[in-house]
Amino acid sequence: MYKEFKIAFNYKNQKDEDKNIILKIYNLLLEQYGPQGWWPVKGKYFPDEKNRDEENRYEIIVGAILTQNTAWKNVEKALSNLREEGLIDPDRIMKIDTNKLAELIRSSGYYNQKALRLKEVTENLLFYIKTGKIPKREELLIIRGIGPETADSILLYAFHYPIFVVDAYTRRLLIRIGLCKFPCSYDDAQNLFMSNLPRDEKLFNEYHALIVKHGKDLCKKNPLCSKCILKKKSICPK
DNA sequence: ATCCAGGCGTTAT
DNA sequence: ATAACGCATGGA
Repeated sequence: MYKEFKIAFNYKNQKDEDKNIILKIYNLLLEQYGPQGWWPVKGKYFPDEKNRDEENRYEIIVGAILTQNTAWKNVEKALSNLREEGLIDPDRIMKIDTNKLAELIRSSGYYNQKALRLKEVTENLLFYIKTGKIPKREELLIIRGIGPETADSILLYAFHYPIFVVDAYTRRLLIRIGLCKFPCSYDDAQNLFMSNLPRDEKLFNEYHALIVKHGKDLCKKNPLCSKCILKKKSICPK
């Protein structure tokens, strides 16, 4: 099942694969939820094929900023407003009045901050957005508005660079399973995945998306453990 | 009404 | 180093 998501694995036999708990969790989540199809770019407004990659890339970066500590549903509304105004375009974002921009992205929360940061990020990444050249992680981290999760999201989803994205769901999951002890720093969590998995962009993409799905549906603050496949397979002790 | 969502930066201990 | 706080909307 889902063979196309497993091609990166290089194990000679099932036994070796079973010893890798990180990989086991991935396969179980994939089995339970199916492929998630991230990043969910909605735009179909490309004037010509040449700009398609650039616009996709930029929409993902904008989404990564807007979704910080905010439900994706609220971000979609904001993105659709930007689309209607033809603002999934770095040059045009730089020109629009910040207050006007803030109003368009209101539904995504923290809209004054995010309008400001959207412009700063866009300005600083203009070259990378346009060329598709991959920025360095450290270079992203010094931009105001980009922390570790957003940096890695941009690298993975906008630039297809194989780095594992960690979020609140990921840490909560690792702590509950007992693979990482509280508070489970960003780097600790990231290392756990990256040292136990082949460095494969498609795998990291799907795995993070599956963890988010799992965190939303079952492994919530108040978890629904009775329905959880990780509990059933005795991977999670809760 | 209260709580939470695909965090981050600043300021206080 | 780590904790607490502000930023803010919309859905459950």
